[in-house]
Amino acid sequence: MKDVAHKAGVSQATVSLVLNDVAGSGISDSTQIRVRAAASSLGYRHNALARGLKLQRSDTIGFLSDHITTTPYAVAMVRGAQDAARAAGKHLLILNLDLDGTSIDADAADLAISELLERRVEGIVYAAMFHSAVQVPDGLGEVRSVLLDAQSHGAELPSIVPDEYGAARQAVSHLLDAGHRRIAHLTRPSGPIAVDLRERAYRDALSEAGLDLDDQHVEVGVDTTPGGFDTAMKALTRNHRPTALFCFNDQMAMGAYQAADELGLGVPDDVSIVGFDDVSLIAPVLRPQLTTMRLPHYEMGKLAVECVLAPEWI
Amino acid sequence: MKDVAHKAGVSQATVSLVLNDVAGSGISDSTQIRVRAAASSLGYRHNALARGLKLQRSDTIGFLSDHITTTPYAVAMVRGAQDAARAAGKHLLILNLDLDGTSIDADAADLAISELLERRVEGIVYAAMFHSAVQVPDGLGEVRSVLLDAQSHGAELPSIVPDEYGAARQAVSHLLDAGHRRIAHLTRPSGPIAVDLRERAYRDALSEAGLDLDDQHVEVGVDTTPGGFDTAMKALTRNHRPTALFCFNDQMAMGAYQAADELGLGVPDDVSIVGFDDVSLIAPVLRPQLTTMRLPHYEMGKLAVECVLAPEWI
DNA sequence: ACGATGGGCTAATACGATTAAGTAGTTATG
DNA sequence: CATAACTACTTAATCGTATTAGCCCATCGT
Repeated sequence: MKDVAHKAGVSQATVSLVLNDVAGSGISDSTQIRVRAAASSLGYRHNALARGLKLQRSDTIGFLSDHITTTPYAVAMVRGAQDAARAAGKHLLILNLDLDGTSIDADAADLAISELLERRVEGIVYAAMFHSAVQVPDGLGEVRSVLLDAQSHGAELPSIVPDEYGAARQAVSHLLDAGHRRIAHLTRPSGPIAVDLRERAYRDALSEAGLDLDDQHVEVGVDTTPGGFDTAMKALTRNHRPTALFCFNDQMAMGAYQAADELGLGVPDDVSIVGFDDVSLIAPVLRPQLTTMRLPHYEMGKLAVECVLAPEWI
Repeated sequence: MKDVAHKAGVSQATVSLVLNDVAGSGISDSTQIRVRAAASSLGYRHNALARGLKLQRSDTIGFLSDHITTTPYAVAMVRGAQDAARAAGKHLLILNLDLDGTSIDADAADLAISELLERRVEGIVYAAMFHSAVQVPDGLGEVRSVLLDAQSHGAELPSIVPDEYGAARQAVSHLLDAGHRRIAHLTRPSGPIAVDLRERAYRDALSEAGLDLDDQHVEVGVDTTPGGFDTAMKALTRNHRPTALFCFNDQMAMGAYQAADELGLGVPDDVSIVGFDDVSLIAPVLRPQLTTMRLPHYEMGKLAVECVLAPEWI
């Protein structure tokens, strides 16, 4: 800026006023033109570090995620967050906690948060795999923070979560409306809270429909395609074979398709299958197309950042 | 730092020397302890903005990607880049160019690069979908930059690309070694340079094996699962049905599985199928498991950052 | 003719750190 | 005993910017 000022024959202050379009600073048009010409001929660029130091504002938001990044829908959350940040003229500094696949310890989280705070991020979005109890690292208290797809223990932090229960009920209702009376649930062991919420929704929907729960089966396995295959095999070879399978996710649903095929059962003629998550590589391309529940991950990511940036913060 | 200094009864400079562990600064142990105690009791954190300004160093690397982010392997590249950055004590500032799905124009790229340069990134990794001609934005010349999965026109910038040709030859050789003599190639229209490279590798491999190319067919379609289904149907219903299909990617290969199933053909008894990209949601979970070529995207991302940070830059 | 007004610009300062150079006070050296 | 050398600090300059108070000069009103 000093160089630009020198070249344009004005003071550095004037350059600042011109290049920032400061309203009411009364710089004449001719000077403005001279300054801008000098700036562009010298290839001047603002220095965000200096500006940030002076203005006490980094225009940056931290986005911290645990191993959620490996899941197919994490990308959607990040994109939502990025879009919201950009709309507000901010940038996202994304940190993953499971960088080389090692498990996450509290220290890693604290360290990552420290790094974000040192960069004076204006807020932190902490996207954690939605387990029942999230231990909220201390550092988050030092800056506006929201939890994404997670909930803090005592609700100390605002958190954005999908309506797992509602979505699951909708899925099961869909099957009930289609006339199914024996619906199995293929799921995985507890851990992510979604597991319990979806199973509860399944049970509630069935019992509200007046069905005898003893006749309905929950098969627990691994939440992958091969896991779905195995659990579907188990479910479909029971007496009183279910006519519909409600799967924990699309991967399991894909395995269920394979199991049905193996058993010579047609989908949806012999067995209906409903998935979860709307994984784009799976749901729309299975034959026949898989019915699935999409959770609004993009919107959640967006909302998280909007919440962090909301003017009426707490 | 001033506050810490005051509390510890020393000068601000001393605080800096202590907290940065400056070698040979000869601060007594007792003073060090006093300073650290004061710092932690006040909850002091370094200010990366101020430090960056003073040191002319942002410890940040820009990662710019065009719509590549939506592809399944982009995540791997980002993770590789992030791991390499972290290993060097740097952070990654990730910017996507197709934020809301709108197409990318040169302006968007220039703008994004400007933003990175204003933040004084120490280098830029430009990950572009590998089309034949990448127009390298001017701004990249102002800082260490490398292209990832892309090549500049006149090789003005270092670029990291996978060995598409070699990988494809390996895939086809695999089929030839297994005894196949009629191998079809399911691919997509030109655009990404990988399309042409893989097709050339396919032709070269076949002709070097002494096969008459007239008997071999390239089916062009859409590079998705349904697209793979359609093109596989075409290929598998020709006279002289091919005994093997070499697919442009795993999505198409999945479609080919479906087509084979529809036609009552067994995989791999009646037709062998080879995919590309090793998409984790597809390749390992198809039944039977899909043979596929993994390109080293993680390693490429890592290498890109290491290259940007290499001490012996150009 | 002269104070008032206001347009157009500058000087000075602060943001929070790093670091070269300097300064007491103490100990070693010739 | 004077000087050199070392220890343990401090002073002050600097990084690039934003911003406020103030300055100079031309014009205006009376």
